Amino acid sequence: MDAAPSRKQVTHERIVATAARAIRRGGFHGVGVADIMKEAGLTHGGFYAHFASRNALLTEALERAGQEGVARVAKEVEARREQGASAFRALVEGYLAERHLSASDKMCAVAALASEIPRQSPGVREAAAERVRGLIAMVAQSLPADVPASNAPLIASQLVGALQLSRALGDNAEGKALLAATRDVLLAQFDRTAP
Amino acid sequence: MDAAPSRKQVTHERIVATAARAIRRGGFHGVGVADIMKEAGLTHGGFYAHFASRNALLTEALERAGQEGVARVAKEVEARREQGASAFRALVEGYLAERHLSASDKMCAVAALASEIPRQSPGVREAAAERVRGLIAMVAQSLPADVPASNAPLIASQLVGALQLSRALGDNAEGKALLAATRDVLLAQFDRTAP
DNA sequence: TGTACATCAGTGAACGCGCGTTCACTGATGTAC
DNA sequence: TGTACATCAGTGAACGCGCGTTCACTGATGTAC
Repeated sequence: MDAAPSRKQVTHERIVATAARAIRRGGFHGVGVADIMKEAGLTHGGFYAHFASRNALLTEALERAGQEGVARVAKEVEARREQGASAFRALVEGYLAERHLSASDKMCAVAALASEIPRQSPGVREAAAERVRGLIAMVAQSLPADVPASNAPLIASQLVGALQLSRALGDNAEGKALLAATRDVLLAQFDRTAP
Repeated sequence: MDAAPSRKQVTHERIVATAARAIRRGGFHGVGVADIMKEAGLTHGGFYAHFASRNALLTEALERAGQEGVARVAKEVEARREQGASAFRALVEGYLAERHLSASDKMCAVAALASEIPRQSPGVREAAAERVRGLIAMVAQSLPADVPASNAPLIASQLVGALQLSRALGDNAEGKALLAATRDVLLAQFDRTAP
């Protein structure tokens, strides 16, 4: 953790980072121990020197995926703010950007995994709950001044739901249309600034 | 299909109905061929006389789950309408009822499975897309007269997202609070009728 | 109506493969003197 | 600075189990005469 991470820590981090991407791409079930180790440039035998079980990795990976997703959204938001967008518009357009239809492995872990959460172990579920709270808080901070904070859970639900429904329709014209429609209506409802 | 279904058809239906519940409870990966056959009162050997593959069952099961979910929601909506609720209020309160936090195997297939859809086979994905369209249409039909139909995708997203975020938090006070908060805000936004 | 045979739905054992987990070993890194 | 030894990270083979799939067989249902 400190200035000089050991070689083992470096490897550990690489495995977790790989898994954080893998679970968003393939879901909790779509990811095998051997696959991840291979993708991290290792053999699967060493896995249990780093994690007590596959499930322990999943827990760490979800926490990591949550952090990465937040960082990524924050980056998209910032880019839009620099171009003069309001905080709220930047969040909505950043979160519901068209390219996120397919790039789920780099984006919000909640949207990528939501319906699988209730079936996971307590450790994973707690990490997921924390991520949901974080998402709602993020929305609350971005709301226009004239919108009460009580709207944050609803809007967070909408962001996650819209991304999921669009992905369910597919990375095609229909999915893109749904994404654009929800984005536009949401902005029209809460944002008075120019696009 | 006709007046006199054969014995095999009856069994087939029973397997599909069992699987339709099982996938909403355990996800696409949480359900094994042997489990379902056992739950349907059969042995797993007979499975391939009914389905070409596990995936073929999943496709049929998702279609069935979609129909059942719609029927179930419609039933809840009707009960509320009979008590004088507006169509929109009945839909929102019916869909986001507290007891749906845990009873996912009887409710909306989209909410139960959304984040797994993009990883499924084309057959399953098409069935899922049809279900998403149906959900949006259902919302559109229930909107108050003064709300434009263009709001339907947004509201459908919100319903699905709110149920998923609440379930991710868990069937506890926190999950229930999120569900209630989103429900109330959504009604306050679009429904002018008395509760 | 009854008997003989064909068809059919479902059984249960078995196969093969993938995956989580274990473990003896190896090569590299670091420490003691 | 160099050598000898201990520690440690990662390797690769193997095990055991679960699960999708196959198949020979059985008991029941239906049909022909």
